Amino acid sequence: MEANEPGGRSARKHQAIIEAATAVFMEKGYARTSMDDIAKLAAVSKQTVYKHFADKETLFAEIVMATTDRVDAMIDAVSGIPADAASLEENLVRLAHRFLTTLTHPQVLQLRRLVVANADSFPELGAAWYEQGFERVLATLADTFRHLADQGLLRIDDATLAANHFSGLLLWIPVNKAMFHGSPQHTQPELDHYATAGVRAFLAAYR
Amino acid sequence: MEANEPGGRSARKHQAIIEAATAVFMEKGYARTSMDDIAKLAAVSKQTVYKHFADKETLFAEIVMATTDRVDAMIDAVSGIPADAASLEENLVRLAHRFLTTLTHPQVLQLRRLVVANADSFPELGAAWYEQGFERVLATLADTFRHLADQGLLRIDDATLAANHFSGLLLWIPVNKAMFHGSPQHTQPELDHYATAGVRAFLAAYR
DNA sequence: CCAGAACTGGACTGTCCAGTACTGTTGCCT
DNA sequence: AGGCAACAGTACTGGACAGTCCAGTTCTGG
Repeated sequence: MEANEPGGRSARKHQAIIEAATAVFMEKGYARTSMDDIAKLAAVSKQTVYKHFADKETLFAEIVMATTDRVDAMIDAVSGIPADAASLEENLVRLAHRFLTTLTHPQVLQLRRLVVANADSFPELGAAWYEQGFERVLATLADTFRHLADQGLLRIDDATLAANHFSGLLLWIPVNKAMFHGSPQHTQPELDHYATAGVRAFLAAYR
Repeated sequence: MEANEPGGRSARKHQAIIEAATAVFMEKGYARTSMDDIAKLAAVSKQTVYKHFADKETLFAEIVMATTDRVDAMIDAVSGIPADAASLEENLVRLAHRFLTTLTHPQVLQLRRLVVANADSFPELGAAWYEQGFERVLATLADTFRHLADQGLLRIDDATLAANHFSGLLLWIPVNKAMFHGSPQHTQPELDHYATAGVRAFLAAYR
């Protein structure tokens, strides 16, 4: 038998269930996903699913919270910008570009939809995702801006507010479009436009 | 028999069903709402519900689209601003305040959640709501800004983009919070802060 | 190599719910 | 008044699905 994945059989099944559940939940939402769907996609018996996760709610909560790990990748995308006065705008546009590209990935948007859609039924989940995902990225962005302000490149008194304004200028349009339409697929030129226009407004306000 | 409501019995029942359905859908979401719930709240037999609306999906679509009527009230809230150079900031803050207050009403936010949550299953509904609700308000806002630009009070080349930036600066924070948390209830001082800070940034970018 | 734990597969229970059927009642229109 | 269409109430059908049970199989660790 080839095992490939590390760990014992149980650990492999566990992982397979998580991956399958993530895929199905993200595609069909919570209510329209059945435990049989998940078991089938994971190539696992339903009993095994229930051996690993108490019930559907627990499984859902677990797979959603597991995705907050990926936040680290986003954080990398918005931290560390060269403090060079001459090419500040250029650097900020590059930052904005990374920011936009990362946060408008279909998977990220779909996950956002999933959490928002079920924030009624899982209030603690929505709150946790907001804090551990959203606000962590925002805090990193605020740090970056604070650093730039220390170098005299930006004029900022409330760095968190500035980070929110930056996000709002960049993301308001594409995120809204994505939330209301099934699958977004923003073209690269569109993102370019949002990035440059947003950065221009931001710099006008905060330089 | 007192009738009170205008129209015949049938029209009254129709209205009662719509109102009940709107209330229940907004409180519990689409999947968790049963037709019996709606019939009960409307004080109507289930058969009558099906006399007026073919099925659950049709009913849902109808009550959501019916809410786009209320957009007119929002449009009034963002149109018509005095073109007075001296008190431009003050007037814009007032506009921002109306804008924020209207769009962060719990009902508006809840409806937004409802549409976003079901945009998978009802794609045309999400798109229609976005266009007939969201974009109409945005277009009005853009008109207002274009008018101010004609008066020389703002420096704008793309009025729609400016309207989006204005919205993003003001709404990004409170709307996100509301989307991820069950019921938001923003305090008035918070809204004040968002309004003044957002307008300050906007004016820095577009004056 | 050999227990025991984990897994499979499928049947099964209980519940919820959309939508229908049916019988009788109430309101509306002429 | 009278006739019809809409209504109430309730029972029913059919399907979906969460969660359980069990009998037999496979893996794994000592």
